[in-house]
Parts: sequence; C-alpha cells; structure tokens
Amino acid sequence: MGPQPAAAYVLHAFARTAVSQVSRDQPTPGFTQNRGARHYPDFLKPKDQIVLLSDIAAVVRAAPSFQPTMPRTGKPFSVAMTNCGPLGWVSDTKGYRYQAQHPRTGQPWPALPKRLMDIWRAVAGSASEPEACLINFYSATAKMGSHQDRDEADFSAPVVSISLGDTAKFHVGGPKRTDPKTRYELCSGDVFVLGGEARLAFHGIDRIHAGTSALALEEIELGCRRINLTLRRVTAG
DNA sequence: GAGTAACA
DNA sequence: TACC
Repeated sequence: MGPQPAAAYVLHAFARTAVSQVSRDQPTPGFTQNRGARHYPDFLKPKDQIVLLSDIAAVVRAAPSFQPTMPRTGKPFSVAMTNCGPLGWVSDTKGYRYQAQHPRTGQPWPALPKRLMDIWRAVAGSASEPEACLINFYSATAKMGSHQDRDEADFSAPVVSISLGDTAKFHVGGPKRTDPKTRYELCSGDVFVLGGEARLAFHGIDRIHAGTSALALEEIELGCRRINLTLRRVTAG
C-alpha cells in the first residue's frame, strides 16, 4: 500500500477557520521577477486559501491521491499526487506522460475548479487555457528533485504553481541542470510562475519547513504538510 | 535521473 | 558524485 490518501487531510483542513501566515523576511508588494521566474508572495489571502482547499477536497474525493514511481527503476516519489483538468501528469515504470484517466480508478480527472482558472487568467497573460493541474502532497520529509517540466507539447504557456500549507525551500536554476540556482521560500498562498526564459528552468523542492503553517499543523498524523498545485497547458493551442 | 545512498 |  502507498501512503495515506490525502482526502482526510484536505477535508479536515477545510473545516478549520484559520490559516496562519508565516512571518517573512521582507514584505513584498506585487511580485519579483528573475529571468521569467515570477514570485507572487501572498497572492491568495487566508480566506481564499481555505476556499481553494474545499475545491481540492472535492477533487480528491473523485480522484484519490496515488504514489508515482520513477521510470525504469520503479522507485517511489516521496510526494503523493493527483490531478484535475482534462489531462493529468503521471509517472510509472513506463515513463512520464499526460493521460486523461486516473491510473488506479480509470476514471476521467475531475474538472479544473473555476477558482484555479481565475488564478491562471490573473498571472498567465495571453496563454491558452490550462489543461492540467497536478496536485502534489508533501509530507514533512518529502522533496522534489531538480527537474524540468518538459512533458508538454506547448512551452509558450507558463507553468503556474500555487503553494498551500507549510513553507517550502524552492530552487530555480536554468535550462541546464548545472546552471546556478536561485532559492525562494514558498509560503501558503504564494503563486510562482515559470514562463518565458524560465519555462524550461530546472527547479525543485529542497525541504519542507514542518510546522510553519497552522493549515498543516492540524494533520500531523496524516503526514501531509504542504500541497502544491501546478497548472499547465499541455497541448499546442 | 520528478529517485536514493555514500561520500568528504 | 555514483548508481543501473
């Protein structure tokens, strides 16, 4: 069996009325940009975060979290995931790909919640509508190794990432794995956009700062401390 | 190499 | 950095 499904976590988190904001080194108006990588701190207010969690709860009810594995080796990822939208990103021993059905239930992915479409429209400029939202569930010890998002047919649209729960140490490099990295702390409610020059930048999650958000503190026993939503355009359009 | 383990 |  894989890790605990994240559904219970999401449902309980929604029931809470408070999402604490972590103190920051610097209050940042608007966003900061570095070669197409844009960081929007506090893009979602606490109330927006809670309402978005209700959307995620509905998604997970229809599409339970699953444990992806590495191509070839079959080694499991430390994160659990699910998807919503017409297409979902999956990984197993056969490789990385987008597909229209949940790998375990065989059902189509749930629709993209309107609130996610609204976030996309607010930060993705003139790009076509997103087709996939990958939802990653991070435990206190989960990480995401440095990688590129390159399984899409269309790189003209940006990748839009939304953070909920505990703060994560995030890095963004360049199109080569060895390019120098910039590090960010991604807090609950932050939005991060990889577009333009940064669309194919290597990026990853180095660590989770467990206990930095009341959202995640409620569900220590289930192990999920952070949720990341990644919106993507997959097909040319 | 969207993984881990071992290393200095 | 090595692994398979």
